[in-house]
Amino acid sequence: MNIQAAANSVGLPVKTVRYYDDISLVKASRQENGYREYGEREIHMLQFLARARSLGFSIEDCRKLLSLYEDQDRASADVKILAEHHLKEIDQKLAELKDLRKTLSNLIIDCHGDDRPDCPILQGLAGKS
Amino acid sequence: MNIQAAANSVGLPVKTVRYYDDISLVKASRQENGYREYGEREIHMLQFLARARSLGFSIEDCRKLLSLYEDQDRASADVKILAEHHLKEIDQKLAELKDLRKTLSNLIIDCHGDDRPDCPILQGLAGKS
DNA sequence: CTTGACACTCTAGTAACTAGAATGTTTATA
DNA sequence: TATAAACATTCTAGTTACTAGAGTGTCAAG
Repeated sequence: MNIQAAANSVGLPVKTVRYYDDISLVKASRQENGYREYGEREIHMLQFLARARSLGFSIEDCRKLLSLYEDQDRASADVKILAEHHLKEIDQKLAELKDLRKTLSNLIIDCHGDDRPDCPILQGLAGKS
Repeated sequence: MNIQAAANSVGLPVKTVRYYDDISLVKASRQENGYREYGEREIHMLQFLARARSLGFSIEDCRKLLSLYEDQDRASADVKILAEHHLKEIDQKLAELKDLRKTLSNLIIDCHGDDRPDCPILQGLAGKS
């Protein structure tokens, strides 16, 4: 299977698939003409990757997950640890975002939003609040 | 005021302040020895920047905000529009993160996390769910 | 007079692609 | 058969917002 067919079948851009080959995340073998060849195994790996990436796992996390995925003897605990660590990061990011949202929306509420020059948003940004 | 004093007084790394000079976000004048000179105005701008950045505004947003900040004739509506747009982005990011969190935590809950090789997290990542 | 703290510039690295140029191959049509 | 479209390749460089480090210059204190 050529790269475009592979990319389409997993919903990734061709450039991304090529990039994954470059960084040895999903290596493709080569056909006689030099084109990359994607088989079942590679498609599965790409699919796995697409999903893990969409869940926000970093490339390096994905590399670990992929090797666990391919390792028939892995312990599920190994995977769980990785996933739990990632969940913690998500929770932290969520908390930050919520806090930030609150601050910003307060500033916005205070702003009358007309053509007068005084603006509580700018004042808020300038001050400590 | 030299760069380090300026950086300390607003809580930014020196390198960052130098970077803001490079990209003409907050330009410093130069002393006779070539050192950057930061006055009241620049300190205020840096403070403003630090705060806006911590609220997640992009550098280019900050550039606009700064010029509004410096413009005594701006309309508060201009600022409000920018801030509201940013708030929308935050809300979208929040929704995505929450969704992602849910999916991931479901996967984690299903995983027994012991030394057996079968792992619902990996299965979930491989499948469509 | 030298040591240390500070300043400068410049290059390159980070994450994860993405865009584009220059070129080669395959396939479909005129 | 000629040729054009659609695909493939590699390579370089751009994106965001810094950050690290090398090599060098300046200044104040002991």
